[in-house]
Amino acid sequence: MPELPEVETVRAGLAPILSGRRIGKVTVRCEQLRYPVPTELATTLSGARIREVRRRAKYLLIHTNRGCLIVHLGMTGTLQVVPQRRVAMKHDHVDIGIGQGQMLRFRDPRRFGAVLWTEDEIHEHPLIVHLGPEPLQELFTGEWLYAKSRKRKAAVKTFIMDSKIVVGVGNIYASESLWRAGIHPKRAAGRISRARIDGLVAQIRNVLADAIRQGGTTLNDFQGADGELGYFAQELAVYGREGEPCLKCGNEIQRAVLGQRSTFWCSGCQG
DNA sequence: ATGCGGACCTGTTAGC
DNA sequence: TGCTAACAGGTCCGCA
Repeated sequence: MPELPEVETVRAGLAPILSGRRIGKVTVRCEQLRYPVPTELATTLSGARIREVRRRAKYLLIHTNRGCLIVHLGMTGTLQVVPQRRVAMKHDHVDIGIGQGQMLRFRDPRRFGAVLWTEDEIHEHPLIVHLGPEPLQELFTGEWLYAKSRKRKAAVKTFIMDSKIVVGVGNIYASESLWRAGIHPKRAAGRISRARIDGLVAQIRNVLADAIRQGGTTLNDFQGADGELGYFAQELAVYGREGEPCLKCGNEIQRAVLGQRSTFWCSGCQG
């Protein structure tokens, strides 16, 4: 589920619930995630007080008075507030009691996600320290993307999915933003004009902001049983539309595999 | 430094 | 209906 907009929606939904809660019983059923869940997590976390829930790239950062819980949803992860008594299903890997008869439950069938812990400054964490700018913040500018792209031969779609360049542009929104900007996904990043790079930055921003707005409405009951409900309801212009007409020019949407990922574009308006 | 392919996992869907 | 193959929203690592 998680591209950046959904991670942000999850963060926004969890923040008001979790803030100020004291962590109770912690159960780790499966520690074999993307990285091993720290063995001492249950002991360390239990009794801590949650301060705030933040996000960096697609990492959810649950700050407490003892350190920071880092959660990544990978491809199939969910993080939901559920009743403490709810029976654990297959793939419910970590439960974190939060009082008031509730717990925070991490579920991830494919186990590409991660649950980690740090007591150091979060921005110095090895998974975070080398990340590029947030796409919705001011550091992500045409100037930055243009400078980074010069002399790069990589396809622009691969380039904008590189987390050292900009974070949070996943496979769906990479295709979508390039369609909005009218740029062919296979175009060498270094050969795109400054004006078009500016346009691309604007469209990456727009598509993510639009999706967050939609996620906010379609996922606002994500704490309930149907946490995944509605994600696909949003309008995607090219992703998953191979062979269908372009919404702008009517030409056929194309599909190819680029960097091992499905890539979609319009044969008419993306050069 | 850059760019590419492989790796990590399981579930769902398409096709024979 | 049943088996198999292809595919899935992420991202780190190692090699050329």
